[in-house]
Amino acid sequence: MDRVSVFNEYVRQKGLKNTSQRETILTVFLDSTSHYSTEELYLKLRKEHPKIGYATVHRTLKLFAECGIASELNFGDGQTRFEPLNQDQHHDHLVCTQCGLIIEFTEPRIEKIQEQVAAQHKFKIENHRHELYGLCARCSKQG
Amino acid sequence: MDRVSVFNEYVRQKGLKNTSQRETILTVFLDSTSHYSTEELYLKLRKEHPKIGYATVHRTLKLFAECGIASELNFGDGQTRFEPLNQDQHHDHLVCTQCGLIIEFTEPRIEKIQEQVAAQHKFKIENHRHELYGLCARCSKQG
DNA sequence: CTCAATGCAAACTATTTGCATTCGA
DNA sequence: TCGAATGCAAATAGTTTGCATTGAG
Repeated sequence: MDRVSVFNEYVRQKGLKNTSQRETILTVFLDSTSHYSTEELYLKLRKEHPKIGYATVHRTLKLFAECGIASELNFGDGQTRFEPLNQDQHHDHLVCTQCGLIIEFTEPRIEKIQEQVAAQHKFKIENHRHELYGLCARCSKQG
Repeated sequence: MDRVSVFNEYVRQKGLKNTSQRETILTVFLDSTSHYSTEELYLKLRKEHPKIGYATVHRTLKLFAECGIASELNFGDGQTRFEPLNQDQHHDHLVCTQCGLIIEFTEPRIEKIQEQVAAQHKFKIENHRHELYGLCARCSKQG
């Protein structure tokens, strides 16, 4: 089931409503590889859809996270970011501390070891966050 | 070189000053296994040392992070936390999303794989963050 | 003495909320 | 029609800063 369907299903089950704003936000949000903060997405949306307010964008992103099609990220720059989430495939991040470049990676080996660690502590993992901070190729050349 | 020395050395080299407040904060901060937010540490300090202000605690924690004896954490509860840092030994966290329990773990195997991932992307890692969120033993029993 | 540090209060930033109005089902 | 959603503005929460005063070197 794709993310649009997951969202629609969630809305239906909870008795919520599917407004044009939500549709617009969902489309733009999913159709990007960015890691938007509320503000960034709001500014981007505003160009084409001046009627969408900041609070709506914010509440909608929260809703996406709630229904599982987005995850909240915090890279330490003081802004919460959101990214579209695939149920089946988790990824983590390399973050360039100089230019802000974000590279995604997946590492099944790490995921597996994580499970072992959790098991040792009788911990039941719901989700995780794994970020490597440093200099990207370009920045470390210039540095 | 222990963390107190690292701090003193940093202060000396930068021409800063070693005040009694900083000494107090450093002592209490290092002598704990907690992951303090500015507010928590401030409240704790205030009991014994009513003269220390919030801003001083905050600036001092930032200073600790700056000189490398503390690291900033963000577990998504909206508060920045600080923990004493050992140069030689890095650890990561299991965070219980229900009761807030924090367990530390180290996994050399993961560290090694991380290095490989970074190398693949010509990334130079400065530091990283790795957190597993879920239910601790106690909470998953009750849940 | 000099300049960094402190403590207070005020400013800022990101996020969240109250409420009158709009709009989907 | 009814209640959820919106948009605005105002409130919150956490963090940071300006400034007069204090105090370390």
